[in-house]
Amino acid sequence: MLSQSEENYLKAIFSIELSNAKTVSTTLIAKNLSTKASSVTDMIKKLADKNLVNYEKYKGVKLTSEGKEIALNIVRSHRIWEVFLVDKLNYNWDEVHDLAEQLEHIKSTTLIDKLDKLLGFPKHDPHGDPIPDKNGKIEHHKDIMLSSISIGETCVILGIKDSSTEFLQFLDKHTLQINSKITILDKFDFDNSMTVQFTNGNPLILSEKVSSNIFVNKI
Amino acid sequence: MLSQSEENYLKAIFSIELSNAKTVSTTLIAKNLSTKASSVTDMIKKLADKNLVNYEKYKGVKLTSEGKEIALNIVRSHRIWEVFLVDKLNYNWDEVHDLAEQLEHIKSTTLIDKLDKLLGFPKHDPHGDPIPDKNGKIEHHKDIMLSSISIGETCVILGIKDSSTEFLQFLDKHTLQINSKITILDKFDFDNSMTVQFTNGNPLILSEKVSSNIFVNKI
DNA sequence: ATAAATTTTTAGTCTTGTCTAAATTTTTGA
DNA sequence: TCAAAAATTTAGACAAGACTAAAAATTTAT
Repeated sequence: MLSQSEENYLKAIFSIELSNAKTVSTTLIAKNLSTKASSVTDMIKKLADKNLVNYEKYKGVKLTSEGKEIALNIVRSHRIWEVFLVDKLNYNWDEVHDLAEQLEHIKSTTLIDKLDKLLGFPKHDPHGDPIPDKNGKIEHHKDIMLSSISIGETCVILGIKDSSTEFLQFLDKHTLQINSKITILDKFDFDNSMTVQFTNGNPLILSEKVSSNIFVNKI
Repeated sequence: MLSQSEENYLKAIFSIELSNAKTVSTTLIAKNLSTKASSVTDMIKKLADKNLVNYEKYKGVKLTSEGKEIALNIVRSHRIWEVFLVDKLNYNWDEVHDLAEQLEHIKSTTLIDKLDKLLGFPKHDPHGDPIPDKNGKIEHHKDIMLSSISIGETCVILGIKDSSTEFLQFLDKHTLQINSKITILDKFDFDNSMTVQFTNGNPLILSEKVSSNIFVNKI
């Protein structure tokens, strides 16, 4: 049975691997977990002993298939809990991260599948991130950002890259949600901002920082 | 913010206080938590420093009002989670204890009240134990045991004293549930067993061990 | 009432996960 | 290429929570 701390390390390594960093270094892991590189080194040795990561001194770290499976299960747990909190308990999408961060570590072989069923087998969490299935299969974003859409085109919001509370609240303020339909009215080379029109609203000016953090699908 | 361990100690002390033991000794706490008396002494000092218990060396321990409030909140959390697991996730009542034992420690100021609402503000957990309200008010069992009911009388199961998996499974096997109506057909002085009749079933012989672990209300 | 038994506390150790500071290795750039 | 900078690891320390063994206090029983 893994400790919460060990699980958090696996999750961090997993997310760094996904972000296409060349190597998963102790520094990157330390940054991700707000801890120190020396602490990371210690923990990595333990995970390597348990065959959850491959580790060679000074060369960074890589999840073994076993480690990846565990990481995917934690991600699945986290995202299913987030759906529960939003759909069943009426939390706002900007309030659920920290709670899910705790709930994801609850140990049970049946709980998550039962929750999954209760929720109707959701495919995405409230931020649009895909939920791995029982076997760890996970759909990958096509990585089209709103910032790359051309004037005149229309698209639909699939998800967001930066799930910080601040960004989520910004989106809320302007009633931008998953599945919102957006048409690009204009783009400005000056600051790479864009004017967009979305359902039942006034035109909105979005900065590059915003538009490059929103995943979309052209329609 | 209290650790899980600290919370478990408060819960254990609370439950011993309720069981009308004269004094809450380190040995009793150790037994309750499957740990050693010396570990209990250490922890009690910490809780006393935090003003959650009153402690005098060799004299046992007593929850302060602050400690009691926290203990009641944990009990509330535990029992509400149990209702959730049974009502929403279709767990059996003999499967939920260990999971609730984990879930009760999730830290949130809003979660339990939202769950409570989702569940329709239940008054009892799946074993018939009363759920404290937001203010820590808790209904107390009237402590009438099935074993004290006389021949010919009818009563209804309110709850059970011993919530061990074994006992719950025994009750399940014989379809004895909360709210089951029971009529006492006969009692035997020899071993204090009784024959009972309950809804849609054959007469059943219950040992004293069983009948003295079932809370009932006469009707 | 007092010796024996029991309970409780203390002292010292261990494990987990963290940290700082120092040492070592790798990378960078002149 | 090789010295400086950056990254990584090692060594030693600490806090939390637990344990064992021994000491001290309390309770029990003669």
